[in-house]
Formats: sequence, structure tokens, C-alpha cells
Amino acid sequence: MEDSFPERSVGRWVSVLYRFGGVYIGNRLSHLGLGNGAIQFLAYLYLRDGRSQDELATILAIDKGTTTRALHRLESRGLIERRMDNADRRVNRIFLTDKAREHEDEVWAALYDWREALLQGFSVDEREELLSFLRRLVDNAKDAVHDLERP
Amino acid sequence: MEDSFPERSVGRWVSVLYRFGGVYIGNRLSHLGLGNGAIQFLAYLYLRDGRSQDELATILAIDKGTTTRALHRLESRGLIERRMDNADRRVNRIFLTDKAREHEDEVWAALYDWREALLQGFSVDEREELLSFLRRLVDNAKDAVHDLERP
DNA sequence: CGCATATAGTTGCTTATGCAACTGTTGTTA
DNA sequence: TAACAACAGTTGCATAAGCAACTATATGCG
Repeated sequence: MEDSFPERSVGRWVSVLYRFGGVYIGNRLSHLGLGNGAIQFLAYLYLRDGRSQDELATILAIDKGTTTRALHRLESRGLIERRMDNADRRVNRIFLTDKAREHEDEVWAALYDWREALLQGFSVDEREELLSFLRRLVDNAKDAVHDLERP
Repeated sequence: MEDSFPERSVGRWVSVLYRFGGVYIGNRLSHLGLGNGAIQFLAYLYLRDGRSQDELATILAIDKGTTTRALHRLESRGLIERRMDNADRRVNRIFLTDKAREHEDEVWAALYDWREALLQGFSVDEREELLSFLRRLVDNAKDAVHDLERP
């Protein structure tokens, strides 16, 4: 069937999952006035703030230009503060504001619900295997993209 | 470890896979002057052209506005023709040009190589199981997004 | 010390994407 | 048949994302 074009294409299915995830999270957290992109940063910051922009970009595997803009959006919404590091004045360290803490539960709930929605019908063993597969795919993806530069 | 934040988050790993896929495909096919988005449409059209924009949007699960723009880009690069359907003048049917056919092999090669890169180290059985997992995840994702409207 | 290099962040440019409002065509129905 | 509903496509707007060129700061080395 043509309407299942992606049939054997990992990439196509990943694309659908990614885009639908953005729609779901954007909808669930629309009152924060943030998209999917900024929320990724917010979620990580809930685990640990005080990082530099560069560290965040590396950890989330996101371009540093994109990182700059996502963090500016979070700042403009009053959810983070960017403090210059005194020891190295090139560095901005990112801290959550109290306002951000107020929304922590909602953010986790939306992320948790999305994961549970995705994993409906997956047994505990299947979930483990899926996560293991994803880890391997991401490792492979990183290698492949890295090899683009010097093949 | 913080640098494995996505650890148990399907969404974060999907995000990395999606974005890296875009980088890989964009790089491999940069001479076509197209991004990942337009190439999705091109790839489907190689399988079957003559569809309406609406059908393409539905099949690829992509917004119809995004579809309009991706097809305009393909047209501006001389890769497709948009012909009005005489029986229903609201409908545009999309056809590949000869120029597009000339690039078919490269496009498939890039997509194939990306899939193989991702699946490095996966046995035949593991590949089947991964595809089955992805199918289930996508079905779940569609349900969850659909349920956002009337919960 | 003084210059070359490296690093952190920013910005311009391009493409991708969804949503909502809009235009134009077709279909339905009173 | 005239009015309204449904549908295909377009467009304005916002966010997301990568890349390359740029600025400012820091570091290393002769």
C-alpha cells in the first residue's frame, strides 16, 4: 500500500515520530508559550542547571546557534537567567528561575505522558529492547554523520 | 551521566535521529539544492507520481502548508511539474520531470546508505523487530495526537 | 610580552514545520 | 437554482534547526 510508504524506512518513521512529538508537546504545554525546541533545554535544566551554553549544546547534540536562540526564548519568557562566568567571561551559565520551578511538574507530566502514549502495549521487556535499539541507532547515526567530514 | 540525559526518553533519541538524518541526507544530496523536507516528497514521487498534493500530505503525514512549500521548491528546481486536474480544478497533480529521473539513483543511494549506517550491527531478526517496534510507536503516536483534539 | 590560535556565543541565511485564516472550486440541499 | 458546506491549495506567522561568518575573550608559544 502506498499509504504505508515508509514501510521499511527507519528514517521516515523517525520523522513522523519526531514531528508528532513536537505537536503533542507543543499542545500540552502551549500555555508556556514555548515550542518543542525550547522545552528540550528546559527539561534538561530541571535535571541540572548552571551549565554553559556550550555544554548544553553538546549534551543535547544541538547546534550552538540553535542553542543560543532557544535559551534567549526561555529567558524572554522569564524561565531562565544567563549569568556570565567570572572566571571565563566568554561563558554564560544558565540557571532556572523560580517561575520555571513552578512549571516543572507540568513539563515532566507532558513528557511522561508522551512517552507512555508511545509505549502503549509495549511490555517491560519490549521497552528495554526498544531503548537498547535506540541507543545503538543513535551511536550509529553519530558515527555516520561524523564520517561525513572525513570519509 | 548527564551527557546521556536522554537515557530513557524515546522522544529525545528520536529527536537526535531525526536531526542527524537531516544533516546526513542534506550533505549527501547537497548538489540538488534541496533539504531533507523536499527530498521526502521526491522519494515518494519516485515510487509513484501523479498524486494530488493532498494525497501526498496525507501519505507522508505532513501538514498541507508544508507540502505546498516543499513542492514549490521541487518545482523551482525543475524536478516536478504541477498539473491542474481537469475533472476537479481544485486539485494539483504532481509529476516528476526527466531531470528528476536523472537523479533517482543518487537519491535512493543516499537514503539506502543512511538506513544501512543506522542499522550497522543489527542482525536480520533485530532489523525486523526494530521495524515492528517503529510501526507500533507510530500507530501509538498517531492515536495520541489525534486524541489531543477530543480527549 | 605579543601575536597566533582556540573557544564561547551571536547573528544572517536557508530550509522545515504546524496552525489558522484565507481563496477558489465543488457538492449538497432546501 | 441559490445558499451553504466541504474540500484543495496558498499564505502569514511562529518556532525549530544547521551552517558559516563574525565578535569577544582566553590561552599558548616563541
